[in-house]
Amino acid sequence: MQQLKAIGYTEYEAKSYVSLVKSGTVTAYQVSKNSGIPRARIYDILKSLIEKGLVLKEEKIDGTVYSPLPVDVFLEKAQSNWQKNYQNLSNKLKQLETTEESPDNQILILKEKTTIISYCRMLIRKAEKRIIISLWDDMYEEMREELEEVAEGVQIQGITLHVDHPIKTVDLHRITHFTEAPTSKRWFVLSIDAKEMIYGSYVNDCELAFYTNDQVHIYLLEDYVWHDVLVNRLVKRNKDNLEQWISEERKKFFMEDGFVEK
Amino acid sequence: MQQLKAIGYTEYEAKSYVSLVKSGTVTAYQVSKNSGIPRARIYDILKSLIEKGLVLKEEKIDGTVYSPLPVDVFLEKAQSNWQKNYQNLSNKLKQLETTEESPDNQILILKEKTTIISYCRMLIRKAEKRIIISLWDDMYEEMREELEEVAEGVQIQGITLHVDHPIKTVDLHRITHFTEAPTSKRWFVLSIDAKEMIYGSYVNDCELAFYTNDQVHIYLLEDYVWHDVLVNRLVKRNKDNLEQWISEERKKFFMEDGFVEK
DNA sequence: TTTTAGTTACCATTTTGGTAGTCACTATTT
DNA sequence: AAATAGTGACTACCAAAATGGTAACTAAAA
Repeated sequence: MQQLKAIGYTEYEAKSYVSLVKSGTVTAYQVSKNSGIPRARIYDILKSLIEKGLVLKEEKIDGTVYSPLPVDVFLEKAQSNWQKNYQNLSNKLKQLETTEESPDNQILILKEKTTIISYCRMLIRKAEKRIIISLWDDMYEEMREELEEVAEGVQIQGITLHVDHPIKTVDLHRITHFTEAPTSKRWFVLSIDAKEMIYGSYVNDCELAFYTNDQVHIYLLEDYVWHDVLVNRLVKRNKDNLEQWISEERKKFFMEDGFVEK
Repeated sequence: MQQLKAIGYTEYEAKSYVSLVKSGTVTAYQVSKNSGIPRARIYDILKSLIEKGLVLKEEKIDGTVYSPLPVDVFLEKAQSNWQKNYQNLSNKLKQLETTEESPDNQILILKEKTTIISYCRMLIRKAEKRIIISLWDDMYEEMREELEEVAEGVQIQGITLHVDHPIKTVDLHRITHFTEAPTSKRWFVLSIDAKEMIYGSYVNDCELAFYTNDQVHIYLLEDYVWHDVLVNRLVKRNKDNLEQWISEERKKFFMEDGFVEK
């Protein structure tokens, strides 16, 4: 039971509790049998679980039996523990944090899927004017909520792949042999107000991304997304007098004029 | 930083991250100095934090510097991790739980403060008719929310000590030399529909309590609370023809007649 | 020459998972 | 009736892994 280990219990403790939840009130011997924990260890493990309040002991005339803390009680306990701990942590860390101005031209390496996603979500919430994205479906779903939340006050431009109902203002990538190849490398780009940006390889792969506030990087990658959008629109359009049309489209995309803040 | 250890980081990891949050972007050497972690260990620790996405590495021409993941991003990450894990756990455990009828005449031993409190909260939420309590202030505060929530549909009787604004239907214990003595032993009682009950020594002490569904225990302890209430009311009243008055009061307290369910 | 920066190679302790073997009592098979 | 298998309870270890902690060495910069 991986989830129980994640909240601080050992493998044996997790197995014991789960076994007890399955079986109800039984003897220690039975717990050992059901859970596969060596008989010799079951008593000290149950003891530690009793100390932690996860298991209830009942001494009867004909021996001792153990019951699991009811699941709903356990969940309530776990939740309120977490809440307290989180509140504490939050307060302390926020007090400590020195709000130094982050220097320009930074490129930070982000690792670990949940870190990358959390960072993206924070940035989206911070956006004030324009967000440019290039996202595949699973990544989009991870930040759908945040995007839809800010969509009213912020222009969201860009392209999505395989996403079912993205924000109306973004383009949908046409299906090509390239986008369908399972081996093709997937990248994503998320640019916030042309000031900050996260881009990287795709979450399911090696879980690596970069944060930057460097203007050159931002320009290049925004343009990269723009070209992707452009080609896509061209294919759809397929007409003449492309040149002027492209420049108009580009202006509209980047909102280089006529954009009025709400 | 105890809170960080509680969510799975080691002491060194916690110290490193906290130090980085305090100092902002610095070299590994500085982290070691600020946090008190031996220089010889700081590199592998930062490495592990980078893998976990808590620390960002930046390699510059004149050396490598490390930044903490911004506190708000970290908190969002921690929260969403917890949420996922909790959801999983909740589903799995609820599926496993066999809803065997708990036998009568149980007396279970509850240990650990948060376990006791969580159990009390669950019982209060389950109450349908009548709750009888005998609670000191700190314990009352732990379950104030739950009590006030069910107060409309459920009769709440009993006595509280030192509680500021308890439910109107409960009595306030008079201040005596006994209630004020810091050494006096504190007990609490919580009886739900005269079917289930938790009673025990007080949370700040040895953190031991008992759950029972045994009718005898419940009768005895409910009566014990009743006597406490009664004596209290007597002192306030201090009149004659007490006998009849007591029996009337008792009836009202236990709602032995005339109680209509809502 | 002290401070900063980076690295290798250990070691001790604690936690955790896992084994062996003992004792007593009960139920069942031979 | 004796032998056997299963249940229930407990002591004493042991090995591996994780974690905290030390010594010492290099090399540049201040």
